[in-house]
Amino acid sequence: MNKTAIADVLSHIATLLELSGANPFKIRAFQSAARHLLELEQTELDLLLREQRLQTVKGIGAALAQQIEELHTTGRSLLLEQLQASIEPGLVEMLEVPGLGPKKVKALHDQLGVTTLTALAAACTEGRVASLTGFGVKTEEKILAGIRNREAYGKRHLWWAAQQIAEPIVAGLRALPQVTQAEAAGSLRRGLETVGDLDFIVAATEVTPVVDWFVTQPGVKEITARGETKASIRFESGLQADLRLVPPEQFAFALHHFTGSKDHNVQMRQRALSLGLSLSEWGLVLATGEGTAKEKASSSLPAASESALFTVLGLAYIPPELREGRGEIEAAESDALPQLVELSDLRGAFHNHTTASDGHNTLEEMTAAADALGWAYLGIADHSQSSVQARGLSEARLAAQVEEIHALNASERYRTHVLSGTECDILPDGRLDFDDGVLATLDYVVVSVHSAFTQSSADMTARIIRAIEHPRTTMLGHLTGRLLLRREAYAVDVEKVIDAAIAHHVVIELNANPYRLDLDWRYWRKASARGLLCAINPDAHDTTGLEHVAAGINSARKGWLTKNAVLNTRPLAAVQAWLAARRAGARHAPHA
DNA sequence: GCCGTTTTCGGCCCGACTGTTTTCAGTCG
Repeated sequence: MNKTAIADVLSHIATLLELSGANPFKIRAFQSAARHLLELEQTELDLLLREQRLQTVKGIGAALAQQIEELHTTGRSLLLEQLQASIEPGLVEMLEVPGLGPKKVKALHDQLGVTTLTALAAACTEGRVASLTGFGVKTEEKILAGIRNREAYGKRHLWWAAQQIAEPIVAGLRALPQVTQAEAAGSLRRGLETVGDLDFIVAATEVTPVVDWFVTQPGVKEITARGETKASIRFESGLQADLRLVPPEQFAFALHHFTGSKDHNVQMRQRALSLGLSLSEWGLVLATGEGTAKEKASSSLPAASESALFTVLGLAYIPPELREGRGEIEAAESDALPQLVELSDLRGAFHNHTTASDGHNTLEEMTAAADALGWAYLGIADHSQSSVQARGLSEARLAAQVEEIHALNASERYRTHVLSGTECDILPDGRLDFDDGVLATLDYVVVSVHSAFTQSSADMTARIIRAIEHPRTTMLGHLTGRLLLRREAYAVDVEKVIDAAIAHHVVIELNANPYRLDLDWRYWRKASARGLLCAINPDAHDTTGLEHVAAGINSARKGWLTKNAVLNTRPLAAVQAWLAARRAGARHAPHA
């Protein structure tokens, strides 16, 4: 089993342990082991297993090391099989219903014999649930609604879509006279590719008018909680949003806490403790004091901003995108945080489409839009002939497009210089979809997989590496082919592909389409440190699609990328020189 | 189950909110 499969099993064991009423800390141990496992590279895990050093990983002790080894070598887990034998599978599904936790599920199972969601819905309809101790009519209704809306309530949302909803809410909150500060927190603020729910942190002089405004936003389907410091709503789409109200002096602490991530917060609290301090969403106090965290908060050290909070803990300011518990605190301590790339650093992008293939705007419309964004260059990379479904260009149509691009550039109608490229299919055997002579007429060549997704990992990896080795290849498009929330990545050994790209000075794209964000940010830090060059490409199919580079910037920042690590932060002349060097066959193209 | 210069046992975040209760358990984040 690979690390992802093992982590899945550990998480599943944690869930089953919950249902069996196990020690909550034991459950947490399995959950955290799964998380820590995912943060390792597969090669690292293999090495640790070979050298029997698994226990050096934080959160993995003797028992979990044994568990992981068992899964790795046999693909099975005795513990999992024992748990599965004693727990009805339907109970796991019941846990996903909002309001139902392990205790309530166990009560429903033990007292009503309910083992499936269907049976649970029936029991609710018949009023058998409301008669149980600890349950009532409202709980019964809530369970029924939860089952009915299970799909909508459970799903995650694209960062891009969530941001569209959150932005006007933050603006609206800030405009309220009672509000002094307002910010969206959570995974949205961290720029994660998908978002589970929205969190708004607000400092206000008065509570009621703010809550009233919040719960009457357009699209609100129900108010799921409403108290003195917190309100929760659910939108028609199933997306949930939480509002948290705090006094101004607590704002920085609450914002930091609810921005997370969980792992980052755990490490921050550990750091505070090592300095004799206790950090919570309420404040930062001496660790020795008596009383609850909230009582102690009145004696909190002040922090007017998150920056101040980090300063008190002896850390440089950590941008939200880096707060994933992946080494950012150590880096902040030694002042070794990267100067992250910013949206304003981008000078253009390489992978965009026009009506010549499957885009919705013409070459000229796309160029005008890039000009409006202030881009120095716009790369056009329409599909190649094999992508029939996307009206891929024949060699003749590509030649005509190149002429059209030259003419447009010569006209000087736009400040944006258009670069001529192609998104050339990587054929199933790894050959490219155009002859070398055709590719030689272009400024650059993006190569991408659009067919035969079901190849084995070995075949797909060899196929992509063959394309990378082609002397005309400039960059690799959407490496894994994943579509977030829609389609899994095809099987491919990402690390081998990265190795090949570095060896052949091929750029790997960070496809900024909100559904793709491919290559995933989790790979970039190490890959970039080893010399991989990134291009943030919107893969725009219309003029508004160019703006998706903002989502790509999020992922690049999460991947610790600096301006230097991203090709399209360079000015036009530098990019042209870089591309010319590649075309000249210089295998040692100028690197950052 | 994990962890440790507060160290091999005892803690592991804990407060808000709901819905059920009649003082609190369960869920959630």
